[in-house]
Amino acid sequence: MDKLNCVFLGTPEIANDTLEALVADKRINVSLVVSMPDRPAGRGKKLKSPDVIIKAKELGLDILQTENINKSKEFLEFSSKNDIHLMIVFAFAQFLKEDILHLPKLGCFNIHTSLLPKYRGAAPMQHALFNGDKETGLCIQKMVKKMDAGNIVKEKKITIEDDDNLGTIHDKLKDLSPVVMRSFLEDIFSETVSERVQDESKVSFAPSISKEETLIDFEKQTSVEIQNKIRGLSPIPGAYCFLNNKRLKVYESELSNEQLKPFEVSLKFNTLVVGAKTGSLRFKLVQQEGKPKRTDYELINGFKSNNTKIEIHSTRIQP
RNA sequence: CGCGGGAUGGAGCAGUCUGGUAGCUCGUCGGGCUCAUAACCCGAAGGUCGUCAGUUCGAAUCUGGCUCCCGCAA
Repeated sequence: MDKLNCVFLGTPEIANDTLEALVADKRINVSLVVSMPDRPAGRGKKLKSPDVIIKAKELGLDILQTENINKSKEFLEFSSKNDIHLMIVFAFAQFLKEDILHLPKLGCFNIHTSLLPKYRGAAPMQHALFNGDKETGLCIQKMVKKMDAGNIVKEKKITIEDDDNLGTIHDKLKDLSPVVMRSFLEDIFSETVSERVQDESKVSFAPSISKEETLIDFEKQTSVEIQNKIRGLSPIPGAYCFLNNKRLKVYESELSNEQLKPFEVSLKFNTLVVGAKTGSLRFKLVQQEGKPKRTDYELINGFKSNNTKIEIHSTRIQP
């Protein structure tokens, strides 16, 4: 039996397990892995490969790194010389033009980290947490020109617990992705793929997060909104505010009963509690510029030493 | 060579500019108190100040190299 030729497109680490699941399937030949080019990253601006490329090299797969697959001569050459039966796209960060979507005989399928039609776009996990949702999940959709609007061929829900954050949801969906992928492959090989049209009246969008959106605004946001923002941004990139004019990232928080005005700080019980538009919340795990992450308790101990007052703001105060 | 912060008893920090007895808030241990909300009082143990070299009568502190941690930016 001939193997199914499959092209995989993805960039960050979350896609790795799905790629491995495809490679592990004996009926499939992953003929090419496409990803973004190496980029300068981290301190010292050293060039870093996308995680998927690192994984693909480990697995001994052919790779292609391009800024824009639609204009890539290498990909054009590849697709003219090779039969592509299936394309799997997971967190690729590039749009595919229609001629590419029509290339594979079975279609292009995208793994999306929300329950479509909810949260189409680049940051679905973050927005589910921002909105305090109780569940999210993973979808495989048959890609069409319109972003994330294709028919759903596979769906799996997970519940969001109160103590879940972006990191834990990311991990749960990462673990789930190869399971869903294998299930979808069985459908393909048994020719039982069923498509469900997305309900356009329930569409919502999850655009990528801007820098400004990671700022905590104690005047405009309630304690619940801030709590959800912190959850949706932890551990990367982290929601932030300013403590004594230095950036303070907040990775874990919990709602408090204390009655405080916006920005007002309470240090009872060696906890750091800050007032919001309504309500207040405790910052449990924080990080100052140049410092490792630590608990509010440890942060406060240091301030007792140099006898400085703790002030929280949403902007840097110009001297 | 992108910009910047940091390494000091078990934890978090001050002290470094202006070199001269190792300090603060905790934790731990021992004793007291028995309800104090930045949870009480007294006492004790615990540190070759990241590392290597240099300057000096004398270095946590000044100079240079190295290692590790982190924020920005991308």
